Amino acid sequence: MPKPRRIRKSFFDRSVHEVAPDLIGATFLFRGVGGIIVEVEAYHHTDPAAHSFGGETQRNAVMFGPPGYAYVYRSYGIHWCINLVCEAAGSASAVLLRALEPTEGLAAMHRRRHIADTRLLCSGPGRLTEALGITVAQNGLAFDAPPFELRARAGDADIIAGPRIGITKAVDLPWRYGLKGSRFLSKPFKT
DNA sequence: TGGGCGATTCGCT
DNA sequence: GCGAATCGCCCAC
Repeated sequence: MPKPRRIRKSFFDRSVHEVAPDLIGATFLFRGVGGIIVEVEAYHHTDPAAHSFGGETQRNAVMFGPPGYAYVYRSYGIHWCINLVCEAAGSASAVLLRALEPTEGLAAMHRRRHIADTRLLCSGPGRLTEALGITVAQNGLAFDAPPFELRARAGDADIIAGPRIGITKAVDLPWRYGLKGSRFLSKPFKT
């Protein structure tokens, strides 16, 4: 098993369609709490479902900045969702973190989520941010430095793709990526 | 296993 | 004012 190495900013210097599947199996921690990324979605600036599609606004400004930073937004007035900005400054593309397999800081996550079932701790974008304690306060922070920690996948991973979830535009694009067979996906992939 | 619904805030038209 | 990159809970099958 190769030694996992830290992900640096240059990792995000590529198309979301390369970065997104490469993040599956990587380890994502916030203040030492988190786990293995098992599900993400790619959003591209030419994509009607992307927040950046309609141009830069105050809310999505981080998406238009350099890659390797966190774009956090409020979803449905209730949840926080976290994205990793990709490609180059101005390209306004990002990867949405949708699910983790919890491995670090289980007690803290259970406390924040008030549930006993570990499988449901981080299996969804809103659940994940609640378990880790991520809010808009982290909007614009870099991923290659504390309080974040990102470690690359150590070996190979069996990755599957499918349509994204919870959107109404460009619903057929297969830009959702997941770790095949994981129990921690927000929803199963159709085979 | 899957669909319907209410909660609740904010950006944008 | 509208609708959203969601969740949890209920119900039917």
